[in-house]
Amino acid sequence: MNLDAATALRDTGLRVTRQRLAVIAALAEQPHSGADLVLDRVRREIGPISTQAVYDVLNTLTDRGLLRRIQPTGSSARYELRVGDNHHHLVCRRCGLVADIDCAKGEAPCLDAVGLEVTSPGFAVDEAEVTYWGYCAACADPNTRKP
Amino acid sequence: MNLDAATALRDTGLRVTRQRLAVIAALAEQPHSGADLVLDRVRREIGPISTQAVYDVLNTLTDRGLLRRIQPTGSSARYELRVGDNHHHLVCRRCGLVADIDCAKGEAPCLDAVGLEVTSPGFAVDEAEVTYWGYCAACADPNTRKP
DNA sequence: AGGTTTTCTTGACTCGTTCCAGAAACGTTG
DNA sequence: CAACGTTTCTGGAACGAGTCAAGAAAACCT
Repeated sequence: MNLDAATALRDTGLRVTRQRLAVIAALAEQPHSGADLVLDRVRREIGPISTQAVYDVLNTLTDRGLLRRIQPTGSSARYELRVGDNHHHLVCRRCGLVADIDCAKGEAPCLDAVGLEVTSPGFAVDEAEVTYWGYCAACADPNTRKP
Repeated sequence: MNLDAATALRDTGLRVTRQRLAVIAALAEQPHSGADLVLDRVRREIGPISTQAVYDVLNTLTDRGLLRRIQPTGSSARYELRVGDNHHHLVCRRCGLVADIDCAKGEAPCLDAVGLEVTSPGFAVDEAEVTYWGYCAACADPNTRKP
């Protein structure tokens, strides 16, 4: 796993550092983590690291396409290892839980941007992001609820 | 327009205040405004108002379903008058411009949540949000670019 | 190894948003 | 229409996420 991450970094023209590997490892273990959670895990793994280092890594890797950033309304940014597939997200309105969901239509469905040119001439669309909102099992059930 | 807004407020069990009407008016004039822009417009319309009042109004109206909040990654929250239709958003990666776009599929297309139960048992989905990412005409053209 | 460039640390700082307590405005009821 | 109970607004402080800047440290290239 570490080897893969290292070569992925190198392929992207980035240097391989313990910090970056640790961030990637953290996200591999716990996808959809926010920056704070990543920070915790990384510290547990490689000891002291600055907040900025983690933010920098997250931003850099996101820019280079190794990570994907998702930011559901109301919660802070979450990250996940980009697998290049076409999956979307299921977000709980109450607890903020994020779950992956395969694209219902199979192949990049919502990119059928019919009428785009009409509505907004010149707008060059390169990605469609779909977020399903609702309540997870725990939050839907009044008995299981945790604040 | 003001009458409609007033009755809408009353129907929702909310009191009718100048501040709320002004916020609604501001969003009618300029959809997809952020809190700061709304604040500006409201002040121009009814004079001094506190930041909190506007935030409170935005939050309350959003909770009651009179407004819709959208929060594209990287920019602050935007609001729009809920029209109850099924439209989505086109967001410029560079300047943050938000444009409306009618749903390509016509009727609540992305709610075909095939396989939801399998992936996340018990997850009760009630809305699908689609965001198209790309570059607006101005930002796509190197000559027109503004920072 | 030696030099360069990238990356990490430290700490201050901005920005969007919320919290709090008290004052004011709204709608209702006598 | 006056008095009351709620809801809403004011003002100021506070918070969290994220960014900026300058120097130290580490990684790659030769």
